[in-house]
Amino acid sequence: MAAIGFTHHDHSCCIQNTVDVADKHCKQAGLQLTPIRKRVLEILLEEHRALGAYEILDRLRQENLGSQPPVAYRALDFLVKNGFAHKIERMNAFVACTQPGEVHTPVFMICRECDTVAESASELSKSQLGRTAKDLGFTIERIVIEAEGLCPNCQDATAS
Amino acid sequence: MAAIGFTHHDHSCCIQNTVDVADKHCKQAGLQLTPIRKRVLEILLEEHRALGAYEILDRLRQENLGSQPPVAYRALDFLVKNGFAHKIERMNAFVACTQPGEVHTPVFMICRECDTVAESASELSKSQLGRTAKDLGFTIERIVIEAEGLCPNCQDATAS
DNA sequence: CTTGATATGTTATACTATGACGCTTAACAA
DNA sequence: TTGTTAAGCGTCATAGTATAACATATCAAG
Repeated sequence: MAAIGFTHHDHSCCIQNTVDVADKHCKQAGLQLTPIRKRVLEILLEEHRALGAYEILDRLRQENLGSQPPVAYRALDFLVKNGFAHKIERMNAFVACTQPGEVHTPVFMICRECDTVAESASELSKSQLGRTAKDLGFTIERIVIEAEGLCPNCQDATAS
Repeated sequence: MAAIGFTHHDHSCCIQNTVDVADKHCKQAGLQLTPIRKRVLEILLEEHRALGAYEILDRLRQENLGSQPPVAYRALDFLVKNGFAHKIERMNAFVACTQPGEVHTPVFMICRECDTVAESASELSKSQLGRTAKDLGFTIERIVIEAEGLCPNCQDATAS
């Protein structure tokens, strides 16, 4: 169960690979990865961090890709709906998905200091919740699991 | 792992018992369960449903207990901070806690049709997440687990 | 070439949340 | 008593998040 985000890694690969995957996936599925949508995905990928919709909108505005809220929200809706990004409910913010294309129940570790987000996967939680849900007669359609705390870097910074 | 909310039960007991527990707990801990705070707790307890802050504010207004947003948010902050209520991040709304006083990692099952919320507990998820966090060097301070779907009642309603 | 589907541009507005300041009250020390 | 502090509340103003609704544009299919 690997999770990227808190550790050093070749970041430019993150961006290029994921955009390529998204490109391919969209073509196969008949979806349009338009310039705006692609750019929003890139912006999210540039950071392993949760970005607010208005923060994204600011960048779009700078690049003349749109200036009104719906522009950002539509692109984000598209990305979330198709599994290229996730919404962090705790923060009303968005992150790029690190496992696009694969069905997964994401688990997020969110640093309250630097907003860095690490995405991990959790099979166990899902099956466990499934059992509880079944007992209750509840049908689960979506699961949100978010852990908030301090990432390694910010712990070190605080300690010093 | 019991969970109330979707099933029939003696509801007036829910309210009275929980308010009593809160009363006692506050006295012991030197906290003030003021009229506003108590009333907000009661309002939340009247439904096993997520209520928005403004929905609560409306009721307070009707009863002349306050008319400005901060009044509701302060009371809610108090209740959440002291474990008498939870915030449902997915909905920007609040529910009364069904296990006040006990340390727990709540799991919520939220019906997307009627907003009913059932609170359950999950030891397993916690330890599992703890392991992942440890691997990453991440320190968890708070965990949000929310499952969205259809409650038994709304499934039946849809089917008919 | 027209129709329908999809995406985008734009205006306006709704919903959620908090900062800041002043007043009141209660507890306690001087 | 008076002064001081802390907590709660009343209120105004504003910040932050999100969407409804309608106009325009583009493109592929019929």
